[in-house]
Amino acid sequence: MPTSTNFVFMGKCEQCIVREFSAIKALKKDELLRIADCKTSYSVKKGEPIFNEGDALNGIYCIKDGVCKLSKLSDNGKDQIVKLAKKGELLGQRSLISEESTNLSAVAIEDMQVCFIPKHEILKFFSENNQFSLNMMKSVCGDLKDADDNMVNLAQKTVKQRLAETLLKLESDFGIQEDGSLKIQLSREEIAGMIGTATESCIRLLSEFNKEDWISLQGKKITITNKKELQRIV
Amino acid sequence: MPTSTNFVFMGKCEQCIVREFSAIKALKKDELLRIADCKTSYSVKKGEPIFNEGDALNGIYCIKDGVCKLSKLSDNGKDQIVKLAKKGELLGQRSLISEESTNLSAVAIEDMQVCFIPKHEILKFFSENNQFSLNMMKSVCGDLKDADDNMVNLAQKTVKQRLAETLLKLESDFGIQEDGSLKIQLSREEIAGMIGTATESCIRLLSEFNKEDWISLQGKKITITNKKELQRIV
DNA sequence: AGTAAAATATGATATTTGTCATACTATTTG
DNA sequence: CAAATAGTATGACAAATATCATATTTTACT
Repeated sequence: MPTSTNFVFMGKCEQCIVREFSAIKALKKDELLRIADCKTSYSVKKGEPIFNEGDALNGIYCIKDGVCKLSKLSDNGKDQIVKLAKKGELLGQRSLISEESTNLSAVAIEDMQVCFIPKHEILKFFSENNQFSLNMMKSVCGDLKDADDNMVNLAQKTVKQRLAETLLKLESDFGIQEDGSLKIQLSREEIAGMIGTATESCIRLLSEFNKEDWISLQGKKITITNKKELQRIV
Repeated sequence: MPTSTNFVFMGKCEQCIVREFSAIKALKKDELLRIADCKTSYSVKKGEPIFNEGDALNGIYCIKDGVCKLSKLSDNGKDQIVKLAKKGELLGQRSLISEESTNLSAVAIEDMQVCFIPKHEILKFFSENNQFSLNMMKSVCGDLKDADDNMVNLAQKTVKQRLAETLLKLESDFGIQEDGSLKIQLSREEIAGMIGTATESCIRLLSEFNKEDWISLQGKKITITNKKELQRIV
């Protein structure tokens, strides 16, 4: 959980740019005012955790800016990244609804701005605003569909295919910079954690893709230079 | 979708034995009567599909009896089993909430009795019965947690560990027969589809477990004879 | 019951992937 | 700025797993 020293002031939820991006879009003016009243805003630096596997959350986090990884530590000591969450998404929904501790850790991949909304307020919205409940359900269902797809990929595709697919997905989900490189920058270890392989294998395949001229590498920057070939091998 | 020839008569939902097992337990007497009025009941034989990947469902299925596999066909032609659903569980919730075609196929593993409840009725319950919505959310969240766990297992554990874990889970989820063997009987191909491996590899490891005296095999019957060792290697 | 078809079993081998060792490069820190 | 540290890269090898071939056993079928 972010420390109190990270506390920052943020404006009213009514004017928040990410208001439209999540279940929150169903909330009326007065409901938004109530959130603004009870929320806490934090600034989270790259690499810092928002919460850890096993934490009892007592509310949800709304990402105002930045990206984080949701991961789970495996018995073999490796961190499996289950999802990347960005601006506008909510964290901790599953945990709140299931009334359980969270099964995932959330760690910032870029500097972030997040707002914490206490559980009791969300539960009130559940009982008074039906569209809010429906939106929240849809969001969890979307996660479930993604998880099912990921399961099939992990079980049935090669590491090479999964890497190609992940690179394409990173481009479509997070976009590219002016120079054409992926906007989101992950360490090799993190990419390996997404596709479920050893870091060395991941590095090796990136080098291979580079030699094939499907991508180009310069430090952490990755540029997709032959999207068609990547799509072909998936 | 079950054919009309499979139609069978079933009693009132009020007296249904699985009423208490799902989100439906939140429904009041009059709501149950409404379901009973609009539901359709089917008998599904082992091996028959309830629905197929890509179908637009237009409602959900409630399993009165039997077990089915929820699976997704991979590009390599193999069927990845995402979940086994049994008596009392609902099928098609995600699809209904997301307003999308289903991403999974459902095929009976044992003879089944299922009831189809049309979408419009469920949507009415969403808007009038808050506990029903909450229950449904919890159920989807449970699936999401399982899917996340499965992802980590597929990505980070060996086939041997996954097989051991799956056997233990089959015993705890579905129980054993009088002779001690697993109550649920799956083909080797289906077990391979659950753990995400080639059928031959699955057979080979089962033989190995058998030689180690951790399990005993007689036809499709599998008996766990050394639970501790299986737990140890997981 | 007898045959065809499907499922299970096992060996041989190829491929993929992980592990360990080591070098190189970039980044942080005092 | 230099030293230390973390991240990246690559080779050599080992282990895990898939694939293909081929028996054997079980099940389904008129």
